[in-house]
Formats: sequence, structure tokens, C-alpha cells
Amino acid sequence: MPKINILLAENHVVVRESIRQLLEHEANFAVIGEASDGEEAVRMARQLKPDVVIMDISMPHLNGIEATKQIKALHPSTVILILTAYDYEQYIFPLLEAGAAGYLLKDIGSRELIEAIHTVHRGEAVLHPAVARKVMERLRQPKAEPTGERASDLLTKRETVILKMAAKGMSNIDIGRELHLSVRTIESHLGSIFNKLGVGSRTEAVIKAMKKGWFTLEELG
Amino acid sequence: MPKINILLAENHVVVRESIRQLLEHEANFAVIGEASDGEEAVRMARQLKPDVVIMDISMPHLNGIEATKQIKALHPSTVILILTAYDYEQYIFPLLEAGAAGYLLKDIGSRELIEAIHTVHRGEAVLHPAVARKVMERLRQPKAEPTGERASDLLTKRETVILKMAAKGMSNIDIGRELHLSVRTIESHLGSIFNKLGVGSRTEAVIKAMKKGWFTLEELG
DNA sequence: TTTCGCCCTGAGGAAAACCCTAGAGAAAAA
DNA sequence: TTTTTCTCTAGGGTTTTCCTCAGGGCGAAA
Repeated sequence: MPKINILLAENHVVVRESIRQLLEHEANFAVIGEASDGEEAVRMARQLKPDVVIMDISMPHLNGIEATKQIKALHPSTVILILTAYDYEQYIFPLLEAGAAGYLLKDIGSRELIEAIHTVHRGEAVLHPAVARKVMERLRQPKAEPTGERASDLLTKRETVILKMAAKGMSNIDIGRELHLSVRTIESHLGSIFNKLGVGSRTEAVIKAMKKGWFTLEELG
Repeated sequence: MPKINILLAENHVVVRESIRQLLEHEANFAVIGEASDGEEAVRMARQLKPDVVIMDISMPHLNGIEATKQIKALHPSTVILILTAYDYEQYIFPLLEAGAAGYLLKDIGSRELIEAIHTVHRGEAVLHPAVARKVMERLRQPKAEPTGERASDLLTKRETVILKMAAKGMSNIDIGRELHLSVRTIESHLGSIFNKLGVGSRTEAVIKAMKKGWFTLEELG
């Protein structure tokens, strides 16, 4: 019976090494790699072609959501199992759409984690009860958009860089100077950003973007 | 040679069980208990009288800071080693004052954790490099300031609530209405906040405050 | 090709935020 | 007690941000 090859992506080293030891205690598992951020996870997934990737979300450089998308784009057959502390909807639904096979919270026990790995490796799906509840709720109201916000409203490239610059505390004038654009242009882009995010000010936009995991405090320098 | 009796306090079960397995792999350690929140940690510390408590901070019911204080009050000889993901000053200094023997971040390796347990058990102290740096900074300037920002410049009560409201995305008018104050007053308080933080806009102030750990995304609702 | 739609770029005018200054009252120091 | 300091309050005047609208470019669909 061949072992299940596992890649661990989790930026806290003690936690990662501990889970590794836990998994290798099981005869059927082989942890073939450890990644401490999203970029590393993508690189190692490409090189090592693991059967299952156990992925945390909050990681530097590239978060777990982006890493999952990239890995599934490169190797759709790779099974990705999310293991995180947070059950925010902003995380859950993008990840499930990106093709994650499971979403577990860290309050599960080690036995459940081991079983979940077997389950997703068999091609089935695993959801933590708290996550499953949110998925059900969403399914019950398929179309209604309570907050006036649409997931399809992604930011354009320009908007993305401008929002990040605003998040660093730069004024529109600063941003315009750096991008060699009129202040009016910056204001206009920010207006589009506000509409897409359903907010009314730059501060609100920055907070909302961070809640969505588009960037983190660390990467704002 | 008697084993070191350890109590693990950490609310994520997989993580806790994994670390337990890691530690029990070492001949000298005996994990005599696991707590999943602060109250449980205090209760188990009283009953089991462990040599060392490995304590996370973010836990339900009673956080790691309060739990540390209570355990040290009951059994001053109990050695407490903090193991957390966050290096916020608002955590570090209260914990060190409460008598924690060490403060580690979860990005350390498992070997370092094991060594740290031995170190604190010998009665010495252990600080993660990033934490040590912050402690040094605090010690070096009881009053002076390099960046135009003084640690001693704490926000007043009014300023604190106004900054948090601004962080939620509220406009000055909104804030004024809710606090029954003139918009001018809100603007004035925000001006003081900007000066104390050494910034020039509300967005920058919110970001800086979050970097300092004054509040987190989660508690902004 | 033409049309449609989106992205990027901007302007005018309204609204909000920001800077500077200042007084009343409370608390702490002299 | 008197003096000093600090917090909270707020107005005048300026700057920045925000809202609404619009034209040009470019790729996709008809």
C-alpha cells in the first residue's frame, strides 16, 4: 500500500514540525515537504507533486487562498486541505471555489485530521461543522447579496496598486506623483474601488480589503 | 533523573496534540495535562502542579495573560512559558510583569522549544529575538524618542474610542453624532492622535495602531 | 466591421478631512 | 492654595478627498 505524500504549508515552525511528527507517526503518511509561506508552497507543490497539501491561510508573501489557486491551476489533481484558525466567509468561499477539497479549523483533534486526510485523498470532501453551517446558509439564499457587494467585482490592476498605496497611508497626491498620474485619476480609481467594495471612504476600503485577505499588515512595510 | 511535568494550554486541539507528541518524544518530558482555555489552565495548574506551563495567549473564556497572573498568584513557583503567534507590546509587557519566564513566537523550531523548556525549568529566562528587541527598545528610552513617536504618548480615553470608530470606517460626522459632539471636536482629537502616532491621515493612523496591536481586524466587527 | 463593454484617464463641484489656535475644567504638582 | 499641566471641547481657514460625469483606447462579441 503506497504512502500518501503530504506537503505541509504553515508558517509557524513549531506547529509545522509538530504536525509533521504527528502525521509521520501514522504508517500511511509521508511528509515530503514543508513550506513556510505561500510562494514556497507553490514552488514545492510543483517540484514534489504531493498527493495532499495541508495549507494554512495566514502566511507571508502569498496567502493560502492565492497559493491554493496557483497550485490548482498548475496541477488540478493536487488535493488541498485547508487547516486554519479562522472560519471567515471571506476565506471559506474563495477557497472552496478555488478547488480546496476540505476546510478544517484548528480546534479539531489529531485523529480527525488524520481521518480527514484519508477522506480527501479518496477524492471526497471534508468540511468542519462550523464551516459546513456557513456553506448551508449561503446555499439557502443563492442570489441575494445582502451587503450590496458582488464577489465578481474584482479590482483591476491599477485599482489594486492604488489601494495598496492608499493602505500604506499615502495621499492621492503622493500616489499620483509616484505613478505619474493626475490626482483626479487617482481619485477616480479610488471611487471605483469604493463602489466595488461597497464602502464610502479610503479607510473603510483598506480595512475591508484586509478582512478579505487581499493584503496583510506585514506586507504594508 | 525526574521528568519535567508539563501542562499545555492552547485552544487549537490539533496543534496542542501535535506539540504534546513532539514533547513526549523527548525522554525528559511528561505532558501531564492539556487545557483548551484559560480557566481550564488555571484549574489544572492548581490540581496538577506542573513544573512548566506552556501557554498560548489567544484563548476563550480567560486569555493567557489573565491565566498567567492567576497561576502565578496561586503558585509563584510555577514556571510559565508563553508560546504565541503575536509579538505585540500589549501582550509582551503585561506577561513579563506577571512573571512569565519566557516568551516565544511560533516561528521557532521544535528543537528551540525543547531547549527553551529546559532553560526556563533551570530557572533562567528565554525571550524570542523579536521580543528581546522590543524589550531592549523599551529599556533604552524610558523617556526619549527617535522617530518622533514616544511610547509614553498614550492615547487618552476619548482618543482611543474615536480612533477605533475611525478604524471601523466611520466619518467624523458619524462619530460626532454617536458621541454627541461637534465634528470640530472629533477633528481635533484626531489631530492629537496623528501627532502622537507621528502620522498625517486617519488611514495611516489606523494602520499604525493595528501594527502596534492596539486593536485587530477581528474586533472591528 | 461594427458594436459593446471595460479599463484607464481626467475635470468640476461638493463634502469631508486636516491644521492651527484657544478656552473651560479637572487633576497633579508646587 | 496657587500654579501648572492635561484632557476635552470647538471655531476659522485650507487642503484633500469624494461624487458625478465623460472621452479615448482596446479587446471581445455580433
